[in-house]
Amino acid sequence: MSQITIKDVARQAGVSPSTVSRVLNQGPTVAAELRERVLAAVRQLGYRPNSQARFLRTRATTVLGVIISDITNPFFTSMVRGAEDAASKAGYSVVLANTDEDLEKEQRYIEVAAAENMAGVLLSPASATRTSIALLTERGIPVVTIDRRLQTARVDRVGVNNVKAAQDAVLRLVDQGCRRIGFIAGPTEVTTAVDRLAGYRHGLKAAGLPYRPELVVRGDYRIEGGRSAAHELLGLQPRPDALFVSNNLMTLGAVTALREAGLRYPDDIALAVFDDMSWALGLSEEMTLISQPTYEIGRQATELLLRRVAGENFPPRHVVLSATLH
Amino acid sequence: MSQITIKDVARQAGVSPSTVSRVLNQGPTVAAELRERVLAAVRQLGYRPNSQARFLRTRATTVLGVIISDITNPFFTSMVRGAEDAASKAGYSVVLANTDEDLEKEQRYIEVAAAENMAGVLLSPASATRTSIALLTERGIPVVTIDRRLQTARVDRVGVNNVKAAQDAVLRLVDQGCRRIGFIAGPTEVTTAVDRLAGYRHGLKAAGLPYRPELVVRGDYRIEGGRSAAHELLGLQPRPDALFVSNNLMTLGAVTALREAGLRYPDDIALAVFDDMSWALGLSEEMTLISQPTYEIGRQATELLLRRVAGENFPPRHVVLSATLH
DNA sequence: GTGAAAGCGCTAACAC
DNA sequence: GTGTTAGCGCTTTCAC
Repeated sequence: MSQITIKDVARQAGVSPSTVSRVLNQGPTVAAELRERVLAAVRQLGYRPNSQARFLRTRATTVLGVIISDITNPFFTSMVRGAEDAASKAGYSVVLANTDEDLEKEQRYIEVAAAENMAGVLLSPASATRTSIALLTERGIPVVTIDRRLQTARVDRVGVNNVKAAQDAVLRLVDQGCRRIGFIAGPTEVTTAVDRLAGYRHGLKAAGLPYRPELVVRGDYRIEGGRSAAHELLGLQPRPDALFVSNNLMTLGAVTALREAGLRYPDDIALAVFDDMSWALGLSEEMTLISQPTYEIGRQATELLLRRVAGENFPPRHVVLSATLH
Repeated sequence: MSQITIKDVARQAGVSPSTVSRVLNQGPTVAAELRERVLAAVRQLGYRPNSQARFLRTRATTVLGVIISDITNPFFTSMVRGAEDAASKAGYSVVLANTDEDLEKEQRYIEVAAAENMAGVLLSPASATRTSIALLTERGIPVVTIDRRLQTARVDRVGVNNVKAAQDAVLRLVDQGCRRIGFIAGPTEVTTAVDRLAGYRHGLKAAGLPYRPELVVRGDYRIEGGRSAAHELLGLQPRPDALFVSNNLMTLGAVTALREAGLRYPDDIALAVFDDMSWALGLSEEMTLISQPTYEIGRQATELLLRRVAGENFPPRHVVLSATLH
């Protein structure tokens, strides 16, 4: 209950607290013998430095925050793995927070990260224009956005080229003979959604197809949104000959809608989707799949973040990895 | 970059730091006028108390740790929502850590929770016998296990009666005419896996059916494990007439295996599974489903934890919620 | 009711 | 190389 302090260790080892500190923080060399005594005392007493007290002096923590919009989404999960691996290699740990695409929750967790003086934050902003990271930047806490961009601050970002990926998928569908491609878009405030919609339009243009607003329905990046958007598109006359769904969870909903409408893919209608979903019933073979290097996004974002944490200074960098079409 | 301290606020408001502290922590009454001046200064400077420095004095943090074994699993995700809601209602925040069922990672995050002096920890232990929470209990940090039990320490736990739920599911399958029920079990070290296997055996016994070891295959609570276990069971002669899968991710794998084997459920083989999976393609109607009140588990576990955090002292409590059979 | 002073556990200057 | 001292930002006695 009562904590073992550096003083206790010092007393036990017969040295001063500073010597203990030096041993534990590879400071100036300490005589081998004292060193041994200190380490023995540490082991014996089960001493663990109080990280708060340490921070008060050093202003350095070794915890990174990862604030993501939907912890349920495997897309983010795999990214978190990449982040964890990169972080732990550098001696940092990672804590997660889930915002549910909710700006208020997001702000709360940004506050937590600031209050806890986390070393740095990885963020997938719920909104490009309304998410504010001022609380972090004011305190000099670096932020790297993952997947999505942020317009309220100039920060590093690691993600993929969503415009091109979406465009390629459309062209692939056209190659397969599709002419009326329904698009299930994501939330207006999220840059990936904006980019993917732009890519869809570019794709149509490149294929010489007209853009028809009624073929675009807005979803929310969640299962239910995908389902109802798909129903809306399937009710059109004539029916679309393809559905392009702009994220994985909405795909689950769209597939459910197809089943409910008694339609099968790829026979009755073609499907193109963003993000890998092999975890869900291995549907991938029968659809055009844009998969993102999620683990790699997490890893590279963390490495970038750690460079900022280390104090490196360079203009905001946008790392664009490539998505692949299957 | 440089932090605004309580001193700055005090200077700005023309009072002493202690007065600022009193205003901010509803201490002894402060004259209304000073109070106003302080609050104005706080707002004006954008002052945020340094939680580390505060902790050093008060030994009180307002962050709860949630250490779970698989962040990918919606089962846990929904629990986290329950925890977040209960926590934020009490002014606490929640940070998550993902252990991947890996004892080493788990220990690392237990260390983080201890080092950060989190107020309390919700844990779904990767192993009942090898997970150690000593680092936390030594420091007086309360722990409540969620879903799973822990044998290395006597702590509160909130979960469901897995034995009974599994038994009921078996009886339901028997009612439907099944006689050779294959069971895909979970990892030996996890209590829910042990309990569910016990329930399976009880169910067989209650139905007057023999227990056949070859009908039980061990999985790992993940998709791939479910898939290979299912393949193993489907290769038996004669083939089982039902598959009972002991968690949701393995169900995804098992369903994939069925498809690969060209089998359909419920026509060719019956299916009973633990945990809700409506998020994955709405399969639920065609199988026996044991669903757990995950949100409620998270909520109640957190409320229990917060009582411990508040210093309440009572014998370790096991809250057993009921799982329902659909 | 308010301010001055001490101290939480740690590390970084500074002496020796 | 090692110990002593001061101080990080905060809260909490203790005087007034």
